[in-house]
Amino acid sequence: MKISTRGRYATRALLDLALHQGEEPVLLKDIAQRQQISLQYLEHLITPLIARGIVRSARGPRGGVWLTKPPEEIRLSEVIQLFEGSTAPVACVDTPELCARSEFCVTRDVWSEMKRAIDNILESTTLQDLIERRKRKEQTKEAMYYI
Amino acid sequence: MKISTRGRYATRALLDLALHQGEEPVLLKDIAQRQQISLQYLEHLITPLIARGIVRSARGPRGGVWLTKPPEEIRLSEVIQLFEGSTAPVACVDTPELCARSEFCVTRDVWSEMKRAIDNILESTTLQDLIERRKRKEQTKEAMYYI
DNA sequence: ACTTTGTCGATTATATTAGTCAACAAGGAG
DNA sequence: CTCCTTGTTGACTAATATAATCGACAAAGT
Repeated sequence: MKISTRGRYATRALLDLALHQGEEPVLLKDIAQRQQISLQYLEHLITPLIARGIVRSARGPRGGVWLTKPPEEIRLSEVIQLFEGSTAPVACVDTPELCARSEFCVTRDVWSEMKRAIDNILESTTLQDLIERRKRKEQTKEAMYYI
Repeated sequence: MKISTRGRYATRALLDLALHQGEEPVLLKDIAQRQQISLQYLEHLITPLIARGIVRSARGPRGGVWLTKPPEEIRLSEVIQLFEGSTAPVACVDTPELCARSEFCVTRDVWSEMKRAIDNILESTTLQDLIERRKRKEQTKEAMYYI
């Protein structure tokens, strides 16, 4: 039941991008450094995000990457789907034909419930939500210095 | 986000065992055949179940396996934990020390939510629940022949 | 031209998982 | 007491997926 490094890194990279967006594009190098992901690995994560239209990029000096839409329109479900494929814990959840038993298989029902629960969370969480939670945590952190 | 074959087969094998329990122990051979799992593979799934005390076994003629407790006391969470380990999608959910960021990491919060949602389902589902769902489906199946 | 920055395909290393083989242990039946 | 049945165990192999790096390339600005 693990989520792959790709999916986790991509999510973190996107959040980092969202947090550091401004007038200028953000350098992959900087994201890589802040998130402690090797630049070369990060490059391979950016490509699908560009293909999917979540991110755009420019080469050369003053190049970099940026989000194509506001963070509140980027759901985690979209990101995870892109890097992990379906969240179904078992293939037969998406493709019942794979197994002759599926119509009356009750374990399959449980795996389906799991998928639904996971998707629910991912669909209802946007990059903007993460940004806000992050800010809230930072305030707590600062407040703690006064104690 | 896949669940391994071990976990799925073990769940199915247990359900099969629960469904075919009677006076006599159930033969691994029979479970293997009904569930279309190779006997040799199933043997390796039974061992942890015995070690965990969910199943008991006897060798020789009239040997076989049986459940040590009633199906309503066997939660899927116990089974999945046994074969898959934690349902945490990322290790830092269980072991925050793994990552210096974890205290203020908001993506980690999402993975934690996922774990909670998954565990919720697995903890609230027992073998007995599966048996009942199964019966209900079989009735539907039979009813459909009359239409 | 030269430097910066992103793009892409190939390759390697490693780990995990699924699955099989083969030798063994214990218990019942004749 | 020997044979057959059934479960037990560990070693091994094969396949697959994943993480990660290398190196050549393309485009854009100065």
